[in-house]
Amino acid sequence: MAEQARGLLGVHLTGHGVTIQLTEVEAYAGPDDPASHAYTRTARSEIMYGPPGRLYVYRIHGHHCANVVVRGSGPAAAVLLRAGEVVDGVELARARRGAARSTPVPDDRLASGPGNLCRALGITMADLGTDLTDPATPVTLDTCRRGPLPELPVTAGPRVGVRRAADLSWRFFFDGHPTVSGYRRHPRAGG
DNA sequence: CCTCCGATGTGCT
DNA sequence: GCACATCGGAGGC
Repeated sequence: MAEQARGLLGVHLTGHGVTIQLTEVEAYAGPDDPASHAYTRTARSEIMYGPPGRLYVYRIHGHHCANVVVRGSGPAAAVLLRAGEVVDGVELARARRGAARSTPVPDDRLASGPGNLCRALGITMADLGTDLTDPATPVTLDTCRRGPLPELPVTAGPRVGVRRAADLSWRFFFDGHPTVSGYRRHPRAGG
């Protein structure tokens, strides 16, 4: 499912009136990936065992994170949407990110990091289960209409902040792109 | 019911 | 680089 993740780079994602071009994603396998929520099959992770193309939203540390359920080599694979460049609705994105903040957020940082991405796109738990292939929904993935790709190499590296399986290079991003969030290793990362 | 802790973000040293 | 805010999921009792 690394290939599914790579394939999302450069794709346009629209959320509640804001469109971004994805610049950074992370692949998560299913029950065999200890870093995935699908590692334990519960009510929360159940959506990843369903059909691909749906939105999996979860909360962590008071933030939202968004994933696309994909068809991987095994069941329950998903791709975490980590960063993107705003290509439409920048005013709305600024307003969402600027709320409850003293200094304005630079445009490059509006959708940088999974929590910030969701905030800029207005994605909340209410969007859980959205069919991203349906243009009528407030959150859509434009796999056909991908904009011009950044002239930057696609690089793979370890996933950010995961404790388990911390050395798998399943994070993909346009190397050097200003929207890409920095790498941080989990303090107690094992293998 | 209670405890632990994380696929985070921000600010400060 | 480090601390900490913050809150629901998951599992133990």
